Amino acid sequence: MPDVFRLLAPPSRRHLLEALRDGERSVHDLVERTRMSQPSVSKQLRILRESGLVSLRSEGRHHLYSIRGRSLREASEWLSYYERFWEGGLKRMDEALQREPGPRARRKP
Amino acid sequence: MPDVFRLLAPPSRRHLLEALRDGERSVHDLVERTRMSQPSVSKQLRILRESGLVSLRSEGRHHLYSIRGRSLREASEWLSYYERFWEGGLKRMDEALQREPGPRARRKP
DNA sequence: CGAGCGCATGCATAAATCGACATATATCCC
DNA sequence: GGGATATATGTCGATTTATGCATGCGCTCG
Repeated sequence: MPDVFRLLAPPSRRHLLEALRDGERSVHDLVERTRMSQPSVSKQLRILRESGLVSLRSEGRHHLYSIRGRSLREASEWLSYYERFWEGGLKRMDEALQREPGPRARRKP
Repeated sequence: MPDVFRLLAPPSRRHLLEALRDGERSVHDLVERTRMSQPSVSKQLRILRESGLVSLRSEGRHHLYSIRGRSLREASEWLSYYERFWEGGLKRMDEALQREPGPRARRKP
């Protein structure tokens, strides 16, 4: 239970995860995409990796990082308990409180 | 804008939001439920309120707080981009990755 | 096999907070 | 009014944490 929300708090780490949305990326790629310094990228990637949010695959001297959904899922599930607070206003809330809500698919903006 | 993830990072604030899941609560209630000190509760509630995560309704000397979903929704939407990384294991991932091409050699500007 | 590239790490600094404690403000009840 | 209850705020100390800069290390290719 290594607080996923704490890991996602700094924008720099979220930027890295955003840059990884469409697949594996090398550190060099991530530096260009995020405009962070290379040491910063490496350092944050290490934290993300040790927390299980990304995985690393080495190919020669290239380190390829990719997203690992498991931990992010925990955060998503935590938030799913609050969906009823933005879905359809307040009136149907009592009803929604009856059931035990599980993780649900969310819609994109 | 006001980094929702940063707001959710400290467990104390998440505990408060959890205690508010089933409706309006007074500060005193929240102190009992979370076993935090009263000043801490008030302070964190202020932060949550100024960030739009909870709303306040005063009734006499009682301050009743309740959840306001709007900002939480932002976080949930951000996470929704990563659903494909945990939905149905790894096999469906390749599919999701098809639309966006993988990492390729990049040139410096 | 040596130079250059890709990546990681160590250290120091600075900033952001979280919680504890004491205290201030406001409302209610007798 | 006065005391008790409910909540808010101010201050301080301690801890965590995020870069910036310099450097170390492994791999690859000419």
